[in-house]
Amino acid sequence: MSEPHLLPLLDAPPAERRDAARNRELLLDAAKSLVERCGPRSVTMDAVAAAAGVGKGTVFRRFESREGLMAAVLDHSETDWQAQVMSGPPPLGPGADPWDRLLAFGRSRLETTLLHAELIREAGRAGTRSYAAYSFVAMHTRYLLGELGVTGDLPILATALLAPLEAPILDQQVTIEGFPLERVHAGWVDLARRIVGGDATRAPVD
Amino acid sequence: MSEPHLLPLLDAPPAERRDAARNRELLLDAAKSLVERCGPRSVTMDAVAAAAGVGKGTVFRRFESREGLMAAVLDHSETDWQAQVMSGPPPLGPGADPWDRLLAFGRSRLETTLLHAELIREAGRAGTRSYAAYSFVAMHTRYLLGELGVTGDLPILATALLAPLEAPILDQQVTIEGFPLERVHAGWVDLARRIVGGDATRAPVD
DNA sequence: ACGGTAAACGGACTATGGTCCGCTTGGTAT
DNA sequence: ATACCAAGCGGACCATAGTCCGTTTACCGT
Repeated sequence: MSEPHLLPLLDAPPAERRDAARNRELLLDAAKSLVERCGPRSVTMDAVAAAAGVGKGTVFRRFESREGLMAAVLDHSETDWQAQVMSGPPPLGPGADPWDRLLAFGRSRLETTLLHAELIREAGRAGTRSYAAYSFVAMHTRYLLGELGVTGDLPILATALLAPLEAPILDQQVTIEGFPLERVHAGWVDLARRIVGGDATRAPVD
Repeated sequence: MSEPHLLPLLDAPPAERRDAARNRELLLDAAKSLVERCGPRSVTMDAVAAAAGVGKGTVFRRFESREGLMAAVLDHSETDWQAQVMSGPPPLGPGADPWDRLLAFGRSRLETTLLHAELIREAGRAGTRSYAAYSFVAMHTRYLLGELGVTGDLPILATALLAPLEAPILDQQVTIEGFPLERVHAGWVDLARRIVGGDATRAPVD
């Protein structure tokens, strides 16, 4: 009649065996290291497995697919960015007024996305959209728009404001069409102004 | 001292041999047929080659890669859409006022993108951005914004207006987040209104 | 400690995209 | 008509993502 006496209080994920967790860590480290050493494009699953000292099957069991692995690496390196937004110094972090925070947010997002462009591409669908970071970004944008008094369908408006900062669109503008970064950034600020509405852009700064 | 006496007036692409052109046609037909019969996801290059009755190497020589082939199929089915915009009946085609044309354009684009979603995905980078149709879409949008008297950096603003209609963003909203189509569409119209500016949205309809 | 079981493991195996190279052929000049 | 040759061709070959299954191992209950 006794029951398992440890953690499975929330039972959905039946917890991960210790060796499994260790291998996940080894693999993530190996992948990160290989990615920054050779670029995401040329990292193969066999190489990651070998570098981590595990079998290939293990890589796929832990991360589903190559895209999944890349998404995991990506997620990892976005985590501290999230921390900066949540609790770092203004204007990106809390403390500044919403308009300034929005501007800092857009700028930072632009740079981060370009920095990780290749990795995002390699992560495919998982990288662009469903990687855990996205919901955070969307949520924060909705919040800021709300603070700025924007009315309307905020989830949709937030998506519209974020869309031009997504990797493929940015890639098109910067790499293919060759627009200078500053021009793209200025365009985004203009978009934000139009979405937020003329009045809200003049927050009482002084 | 004699010179080639036929077409190479514009010499950049030295023209395509007749058998090459025939094979391109055979391959494109085979690919189109397989795509609509089995879905783009499960079409393999070997299958296309076999169906067209040519060797595999030929497929790659004509279309570079799988993505290239998919992009070609996509392009093909977008061509008549372009014709509708250029010379079809209003409000999508010429004749209606720019605001109504913009609305019709957005709506039509939304539907077309969703219709071809899988194909666009399979076409990868080529499908989302560099496939020939994109520059047409961007150009038309710039034109309409200009007609509506929008001022600012039109190429960038056009990109911003089109971005939420791109396949990955749409996919996210409709498939993953589960927003109803009409809500996404309404959101886009709202975005267009904000970008164009309040005054221009009230075109003298009656 | 011991034994049972479900999870995890590894690496051989398969499927498929993409390359290579020796052979063939359409087009052109003579 | 003939000769020449660049372009085109086919299919064997390679690299890599992803699957499968017999074996090993961490964890739990006794």
